[in-house]
Amino acid sequence: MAGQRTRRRIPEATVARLPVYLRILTEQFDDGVTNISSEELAELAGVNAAKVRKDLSYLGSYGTRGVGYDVEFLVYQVQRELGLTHDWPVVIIGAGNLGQALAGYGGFGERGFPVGGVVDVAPSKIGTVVGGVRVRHVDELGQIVASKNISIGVIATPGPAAQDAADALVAAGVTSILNFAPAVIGVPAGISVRKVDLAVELQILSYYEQRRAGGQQAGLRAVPGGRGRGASA
Amino acid sequence: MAGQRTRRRIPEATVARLPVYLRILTEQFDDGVTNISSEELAELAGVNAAKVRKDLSYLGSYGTRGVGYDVEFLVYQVQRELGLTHDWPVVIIGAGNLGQALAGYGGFGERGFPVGGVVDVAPSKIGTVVGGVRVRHVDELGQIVASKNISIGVIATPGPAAQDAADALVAAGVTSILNFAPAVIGVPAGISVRKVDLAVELQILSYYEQRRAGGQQAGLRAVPGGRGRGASA
DNA sequence: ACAGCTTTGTGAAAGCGTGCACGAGGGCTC
DNA sequence: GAGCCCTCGTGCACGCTTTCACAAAGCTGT
Repeated sequence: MAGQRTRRRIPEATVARLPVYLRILTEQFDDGVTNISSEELAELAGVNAAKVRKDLSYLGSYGTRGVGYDVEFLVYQVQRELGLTHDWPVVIIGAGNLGQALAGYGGFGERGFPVGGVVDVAPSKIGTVVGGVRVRHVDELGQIVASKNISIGVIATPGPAAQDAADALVAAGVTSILNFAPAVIGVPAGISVRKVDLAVELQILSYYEQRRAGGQQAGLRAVPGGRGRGASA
Repeated sequence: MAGQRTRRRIPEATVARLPVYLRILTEQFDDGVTNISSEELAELAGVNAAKVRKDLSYLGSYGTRGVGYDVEFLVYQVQRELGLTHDWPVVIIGAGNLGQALAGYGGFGERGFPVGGVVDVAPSKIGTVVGGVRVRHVDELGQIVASKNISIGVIATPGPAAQDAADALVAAGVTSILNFAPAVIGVPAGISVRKVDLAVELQILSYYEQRRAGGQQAGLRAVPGGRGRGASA
């Protein structure tokens, strides 16, 4: 309990990479690895070693020069920084194809984000069970959020319903939203929103595909999320 | 057939926004809107108007000063630039929870990315039908890719199998990969990879949640993918 | 105890992306 | 047909991110 209060402001780009480091570190720990260098971690994460060191330096000076980082200790520090020392139950709004898939996908609960509720507007959906949770009406959202102390909402509605869903989540007291609907949503200041759009991702790939096929100049470098080389090999 | 050959190099950040503009423009067109200004488009996309103009300027000078952009024409131009003038069939590798959800999710085909095949390694999965497509063995990947002229592969395997899946896709001739598995994959240079990781997104939200709750200083600005205000209101 | 090897932590520079501000250019009105 | 108004297109400056390069620091072996 030393200087853990003086939180530096961690750059957004770094925050986005910490979960990746965390997963790799956890895997390494499970494999019995006790120590790791920035070089090794960088290799596994597909990034530059200097970037790893700078990213980790925002958490504090937890490495040992000449040696590397203690895996277990670093796992704990990253988890603490990301707020993963306790579960964050989520509520899913929209019980259609996507909502059912998300609720049924085990990955949520395993990683500390159990599905605390699923709501929909359609009477035909209410009462059905998806992912082990009974679907309830969206009017009960406020009560669900309050009783389970939920702060994260997941929008899995069709695009046109996304704004209404967002408004309902905000009204219910949710302060972070993960939006899977193909629509831009507006929220009051102070609410965090992240967006995942499958069609957008595919269209971005399409751009680079098309350019490769149609462009005279070869220049097929500069791949979006691409890594030169990753693990394996 | 004027100067459409001299392709400028479009910045990655712009490429990532073009699909968003495209969706909005298409919606507007369907609503009977024939003309739109950068200001209006920016409002709907939740971005700065200057950014919209700069983004669109990479496609060419397709606006009319004092008036705005012709919606229909712009839709066509953006589609052409993104390579969306024809369908891009995709092959999904992994027929588990996630793969089934993706194959069953109608959003793919609707937006020009029909599911051209689903493969898996597990004998129990082979032969089952998901999303209207019969699951085949991963050994048939090369044949599927070749016969349907597929260049985009979607990885929907568990994390540990992701690298094998990527290798199989590359060997089969796929040149773009959308990776849903929670793992960093390595690919040869020239292959495009994009990654969607639900857990990572939630953990990023967790960071900002936790900081809001634990931090003394209020500073609850600087939200990751957040917009100050969007549509509505 | 000291020399040498290794790896961290970080200053400084280069590269990108964003947003302002304004000139250029086209339509509309009278 | 001339002037006004509106909106695009873009030069420029700023801030964030990445990368390089190196000094600081710890471990090991003699």
